[in-house]
Amino acid sequence: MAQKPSIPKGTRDFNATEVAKRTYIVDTIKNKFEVFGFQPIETPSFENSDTLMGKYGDEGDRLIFKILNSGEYLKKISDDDYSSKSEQKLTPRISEKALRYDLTVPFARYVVQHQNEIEFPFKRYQIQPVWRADRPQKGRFREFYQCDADVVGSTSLFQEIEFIQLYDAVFDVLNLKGVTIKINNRKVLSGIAEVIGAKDKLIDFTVALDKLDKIGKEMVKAEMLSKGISEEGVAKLQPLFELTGDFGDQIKSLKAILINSEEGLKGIEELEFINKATAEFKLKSAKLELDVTLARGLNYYTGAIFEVSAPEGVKIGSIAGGGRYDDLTGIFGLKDMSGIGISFGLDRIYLVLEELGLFPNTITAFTKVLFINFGETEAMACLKAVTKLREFGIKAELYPDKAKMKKQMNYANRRNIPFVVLVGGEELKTETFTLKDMNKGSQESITFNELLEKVN
RNA sequence: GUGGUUGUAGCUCAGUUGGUUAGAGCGCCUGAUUGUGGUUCAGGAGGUCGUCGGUUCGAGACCGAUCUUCCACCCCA
Repeated sequence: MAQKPSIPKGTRDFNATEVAKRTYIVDTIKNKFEVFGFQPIETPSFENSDTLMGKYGDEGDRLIFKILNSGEYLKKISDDDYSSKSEQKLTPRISEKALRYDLTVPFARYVVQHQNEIEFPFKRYQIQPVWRADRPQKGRFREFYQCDADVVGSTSLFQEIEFIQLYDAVFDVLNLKGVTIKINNRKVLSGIAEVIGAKDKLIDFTVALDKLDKIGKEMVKAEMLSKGISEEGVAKLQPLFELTGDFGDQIKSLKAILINSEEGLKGIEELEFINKATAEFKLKSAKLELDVTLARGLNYYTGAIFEVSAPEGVKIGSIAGGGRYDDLTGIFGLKDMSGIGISFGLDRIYLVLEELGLFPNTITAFTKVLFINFGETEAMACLKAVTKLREFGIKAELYPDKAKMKKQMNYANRRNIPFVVLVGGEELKTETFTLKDMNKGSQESITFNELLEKVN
């Protein structure tokens, strides 16, 4: 035990079954991305630190894995810096590279760097691991995959509508019914903050509001007050806590609250348009829901904000997210380039499908037929048949050693191989194959063509 | 980063106020059955009790540190 090797906290090994299941999800997402017209790109797993640092807020900077410089990096440090014991001073001197924290910022960097080779609007998708020095919990890892699709260079609201359809299409194919696509709009939040006289406290205001369903309205109010939002302001929020009804009803109430905020009304208008269009196209199995408390990723979202939550009863935060960011590339010097993107959380979708038993059995079916090894002559004949079966794309293998029958049968049984073929002296003579169906326990003597048909 | 929690055989877990040689079920290996697995029966192997250090005549049990697990906060896929 003690000497056994291990892997770092928050990382995982994947066995064959797990890989098959993950591939199934990724392939589904990838297929839909391509059907919707997105093109794949990949970026390095690590970037220059200054590309990443400062893009995710202080909290984000803390969670970025830094890579130590190579060589005699300590010798270059002044004694002052060295003895300061200040991470802020020291870190940039000993680490100039960092593991990517998400796929959006590297994508923004990519767009700016390759702006002259790209046709806009540029639709790209990217499926790669990201790393966060977070403390792991269920569904939270330090290495995990994001599956992102983004469009830059178009402000059209049709993108929002298409992304809603894309979410719906992916979860429909995965047979994950009843997911809720929550939508909100930064402009609405900003408008509300304006109305209650807390425009400068937008982030504090939204972070508190975001916790509404978790800690209740009294706690939310208390948190807002503690962040310096006035009593009158908080009082004005009362109708917000009592929003009821469907999308349209909530829009009506919000309009009343936001009557004096130009920005807020703009946000409402956008939400109305998206809702109307989505209703017209009809979603296959997802529900679109307005959620004014939704406030994730506010560091860069400027318009629509999306979050997809698992069907009711599955306790695992969000399984996908996204939103519009009007000026993401601005930080890298390319102005007026609006973008919108969504991200699927592969690892969380996996946990949800697992919990609901939604993985098809077929995806974990590996070897279809195993040939028992009776010795060199028999094995040679078997290998010939195996080779032919493989030419037909059938997953077939020969047990490599002349082991005891029991051992070979056991091997097939444990690996869930559905068919076993026995070729001994008798079969060699008559050029037949004894095919055993491991599920039924029955067996029959057949020709190669019959074998091919049975196991195909 | 803050607070809490977990770690004993491959797996799931017992193990009394600190006391000889640490247990069970399942799994695994061998045989009954040398051309038949998943059922049955008989036998067998496997643990420096997460790691390091401390207290004690004596530690799986107590203390400290560290790693790991899970949870809450923060934040988030």
